[in-house]
Amino acid sequence: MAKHQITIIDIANQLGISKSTVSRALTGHQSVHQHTREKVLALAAELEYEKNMFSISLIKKSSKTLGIIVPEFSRSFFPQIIIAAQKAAKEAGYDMIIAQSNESYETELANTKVMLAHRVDGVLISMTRETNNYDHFKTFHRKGIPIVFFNRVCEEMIVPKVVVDDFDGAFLAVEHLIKQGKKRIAHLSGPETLAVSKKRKAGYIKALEKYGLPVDEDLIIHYDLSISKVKIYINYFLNLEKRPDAIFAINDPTAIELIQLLKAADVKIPKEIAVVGFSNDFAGSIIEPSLTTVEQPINEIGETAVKLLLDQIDREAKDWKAPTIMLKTNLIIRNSS
Amino acid sequence: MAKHQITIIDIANQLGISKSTVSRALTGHQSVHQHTREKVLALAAELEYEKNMFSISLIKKSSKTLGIIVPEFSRSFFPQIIIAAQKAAKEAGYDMIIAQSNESYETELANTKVMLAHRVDGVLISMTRETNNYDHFKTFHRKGIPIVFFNRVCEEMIVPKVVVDDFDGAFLAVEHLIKQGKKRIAHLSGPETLAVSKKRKAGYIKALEKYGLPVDEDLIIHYDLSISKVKIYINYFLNLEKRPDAIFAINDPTAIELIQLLKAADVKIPKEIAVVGFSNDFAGSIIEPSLTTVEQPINEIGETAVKLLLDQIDREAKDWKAPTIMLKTNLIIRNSS
DNA sequence: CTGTTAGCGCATTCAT
DNA sequence: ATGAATGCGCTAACAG
Repeated sequence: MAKHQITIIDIANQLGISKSTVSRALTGHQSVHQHTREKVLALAAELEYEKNMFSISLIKKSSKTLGIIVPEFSRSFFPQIIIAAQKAAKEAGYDMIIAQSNESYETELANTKVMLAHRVDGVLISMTRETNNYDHFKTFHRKGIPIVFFNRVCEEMIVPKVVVDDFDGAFLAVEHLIKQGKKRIAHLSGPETLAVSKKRKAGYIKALEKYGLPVDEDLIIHYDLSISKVKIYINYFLNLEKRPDAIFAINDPTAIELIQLLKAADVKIPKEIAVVGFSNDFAGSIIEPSLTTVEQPINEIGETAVKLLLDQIDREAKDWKAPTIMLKTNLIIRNSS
Repeated sequence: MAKHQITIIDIANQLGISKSTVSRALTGHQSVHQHTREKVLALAAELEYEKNMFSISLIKKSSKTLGIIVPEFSRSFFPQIIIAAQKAAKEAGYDMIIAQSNESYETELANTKVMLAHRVDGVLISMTRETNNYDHFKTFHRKGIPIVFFNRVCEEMIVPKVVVDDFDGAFLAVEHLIKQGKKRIAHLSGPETLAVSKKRKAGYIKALEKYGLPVDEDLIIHYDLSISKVKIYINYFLNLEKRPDAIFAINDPTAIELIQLLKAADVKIPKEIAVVGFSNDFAGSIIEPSLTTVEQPINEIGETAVKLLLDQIDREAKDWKAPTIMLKTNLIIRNSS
């Protein structure tokens, strides 16, 4: 249905001047008579003129928009990161296109197409838990579109990344459990393909070793992060001959599910089994007992990622840098430990 | 930095044919020799050609993208609606630009500019709690860009809307409290400007009246939905000469905050004071006691809103329809009542 | 300071 | 079945 949209030609005609002058007045060019400029601006406002970014993007070969692809955004901290990133982008004059992959590789693939079609100037990416083929990301690289990974990063690609110190965060969490007197600390980890899984697991092991506790492979479980499967593993833990006395979960959704299942099984938290999560989701402060967790600097992640992306966009292809920024975490001790 | 992006001219040159033919082959035109088409498609794939939607949008005067503006999306059901809407849009061949207003009128205003600049073919809108000037929405109308309101709708504009039956949902919630034997049911409502506030309050009053309970203005509080202020009102309720024995909250975030504050004040829920919310947020199932609430058909809201929007886009401006679709709610009884 | 011209990438009309 | 020419709305290089 869409009506005729006002163009600079409409303004030029009504004012009896050329469209070039209108264009210059609108873009704030120097060489335009004050009087002319005012008339143009006034009429543009009156007609509710809005520039057509398609033609501008076509000329400039830059859309002044960034893309962000997150694995999901209904229950996690990703919305917060998006908000922070969007704010930072806007301050630099960029809009942002948001896409969520629903933890599906296929959807992630489709999302990269959307970014390509919209000719974004750069993309922020956090992978799905399924992703282990990276061709679609490399396409960006081949086309000279900078990307920055955050949180769920692709280890094998040499591009800028923003992560939190997963190793250290996990270490502190487990050290805390040990200092609470826990001796058999289990770890419910994520897919071995995800870097965060490896890093957090390494921190977990390091803490055990530092305090002379045995690393018992029976107490380390990897799962695909489908919350509904947590039940399987909690049953496994509870049926072990020697039950664990604490569980360090890969993330808060997992930890929250653990707490609910332990309560349902009448296991006392933290007395019989303590629980610690990772990421400080809102629900962790709500649940009872409240969840001890490792807090990530959400806003800083979003801001830093955008900053790295803009750096790449402004830089010549020759002198690309691929720094990995590691942000500090912070242990929040609550009642589950 | 962006490299040269592949265009149909690159393909045409490499194949020694005209760009028109390439264009036709790519768009699946009839009149292209099978042999030619195959060669074009093969080379396009090899070069990772991606069509430039800017030039297409420029010609077609349609961006094949929809916009969605939500008041916030970190702790509510809006992310779910967005996901549902995005899915429905995609099935119809539309991409979607997401914007969140952070409950700020100013940001909402800026978001409408973004939509205008991106020349979206239509916009889904849920207003901020602050919005009481609607000029920015009317701009869409003036430009012939269809809009559909959902959840937080603008009552004074005659456009399609998708809402839930707030009146009925509130009525059922309060009726439930009454049947639990509650006699002094308070209502912590939202801003009087929001339609949902009015509707839910009306349902609340209707239920009281139906069961012959007095409507006590002292027990009805309007607040601006800033969660931090809930504390003020709970203190007010607790210090009343005759305390309420139940509170019906305008939404789940409010109800969840209420539960936490009541627990902190050592008030027994639901025995001394029962609590009921509205919207069935995830945290309501986590908190203890779990929250009785009114569930909204989230996916259906998103899908219906997109459907109404596409209807308007396909229709001639002459025969616009402005239906208000009212979806049914469902009372979920848990332990807080 | 302002008008004219060209061209961004593509779909489309008109030729052939 | 294919090529050439035109134009979407705008900016920028070139004239004046």
